[in-house]
Amino acid sequence: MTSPRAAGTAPRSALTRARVLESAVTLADRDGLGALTMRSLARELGIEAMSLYHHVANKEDLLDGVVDVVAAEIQDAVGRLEALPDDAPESSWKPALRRQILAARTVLLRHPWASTVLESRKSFSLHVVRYYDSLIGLMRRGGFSYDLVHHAMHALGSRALGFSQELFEPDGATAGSAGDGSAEEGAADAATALLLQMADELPHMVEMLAEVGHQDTGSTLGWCDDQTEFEFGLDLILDGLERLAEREKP
Amino acid sequence: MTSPRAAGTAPRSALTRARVLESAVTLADRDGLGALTMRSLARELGIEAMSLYHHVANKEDLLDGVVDVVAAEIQDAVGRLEALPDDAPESSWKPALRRQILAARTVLLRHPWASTVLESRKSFSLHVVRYYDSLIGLMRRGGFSYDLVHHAMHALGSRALGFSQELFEPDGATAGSAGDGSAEEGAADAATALLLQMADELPHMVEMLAEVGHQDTGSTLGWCDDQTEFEFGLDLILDGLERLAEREKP
DNA sequence: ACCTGAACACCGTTCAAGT
DNA sequence: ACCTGAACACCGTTCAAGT
Repeated sequence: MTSPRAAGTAPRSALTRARVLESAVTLADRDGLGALTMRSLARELGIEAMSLYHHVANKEDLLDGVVDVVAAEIQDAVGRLEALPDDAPESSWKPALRRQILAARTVLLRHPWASTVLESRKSFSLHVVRYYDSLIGLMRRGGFSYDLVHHAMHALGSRALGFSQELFEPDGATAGSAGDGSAEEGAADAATALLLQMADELPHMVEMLAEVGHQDTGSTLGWCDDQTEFEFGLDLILDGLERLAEREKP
Repeated sequence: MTSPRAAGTAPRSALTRARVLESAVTLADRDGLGALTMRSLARELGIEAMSLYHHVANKEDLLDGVVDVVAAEIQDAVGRLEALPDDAPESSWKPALRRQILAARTVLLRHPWASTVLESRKSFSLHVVRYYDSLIGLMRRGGFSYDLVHHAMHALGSRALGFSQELFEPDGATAGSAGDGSAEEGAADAATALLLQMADELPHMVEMLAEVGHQDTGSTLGWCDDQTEFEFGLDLILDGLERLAEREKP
């Protein structure tokens, strides 16, 4: 009764690198990146922490693998988009690129922690590189020189993968860091209130809040629609690239 | 001989929040963000780790403060730029904005770890907000509606502060995450070599490397000039905004 | 071969105690 | 009031030992 395993059945508990990585993604989705520790992951898998090191070199390698899983999802999502017909006009690079990037974005929205991990990687996932290759391919179809393609990839930066570095994410914003650090408030409303108090010091900021913020949700900092803003920024860049590509033509 | 302190002299070792934060910045500049721990910072200051908690609520608060120090440097650098004359033409918003952002960038280049910390903050530094206010002010002088200003700030994202999220930073890149994780190589050349091996799978990527990479440093992935690429992306966005602002005019 | 338990060198932080 | 030492609950990881 040592190993209760039926003849043809694969061992239910056979730990593989793939199973470890999938479990890690599930755990991060559910409990956040901070909850993804070697010990908690082991608990999730019903094994001891040290057993993980048999399938993963160390935590860095675990995170590399986890990024690769997400990147594979991106490749998959992009692959499911309908292909451009062979006789598509040259100008179709733009909507096609846009669609691919927005498809990548839907995947990253499912894994909100992934962008942080992606940023922190020193190595790169082959799935990410393949995805980049497809973006580059689209631009080439649009007549871009490789020099322009290269600049374009840099200009897109993280937007190529579907996220942008928002530096004004006032979800749970406080202005504590400027005071003595003891103040601690969570609501965006509170942050807005604080900004409004400084109207004399931040005249333009406050006026912007008053004018733009009013429109829908009523004067709080939390009005921003991430998706809208992402697409605005993306289109700004795509429009600019289109213009540069036109200029390259003889 | 308990307290060898001269009469009018301020206690040389009087610990203040400001001194703690300055020390933290120095330490991060010298040894990197990973080396900034409560214990190492205390050692740097010649005190015990627990004494820090008298001037800083916890590590989060320390990082908030450290960001604020850097943001103050940015404000300072921007403040030293020559002001726009009152009769400057409306169009001068663009070079002025550009100059401010590039000035912010020089500060962040002095503190390479700062962007990571900036991204991770939930609270915001008042110095950052004041800096943003000056950017908004410039766009208003350029005739932007507040709606456009708002979109513009989102579109700029981290670029407003002088850095961009590069997702293809192949300084020490490896492709380890796609294999079994045991491969470990440091050089960009190695990464390039690996990509070249996959020429059939990554046709456009490899061709781009061959064509663009050749020009200066000779076919390695490390050819990218960060400053050039940052300015390319920034100008792409500024040009786009200029066009949208023109369109808003009656 | 795969998995384990104890142990090590770190973290941030609490707490009671010193001056 | 400011600072301290010991201790606690965590990390990632090494190592010798189990099967």
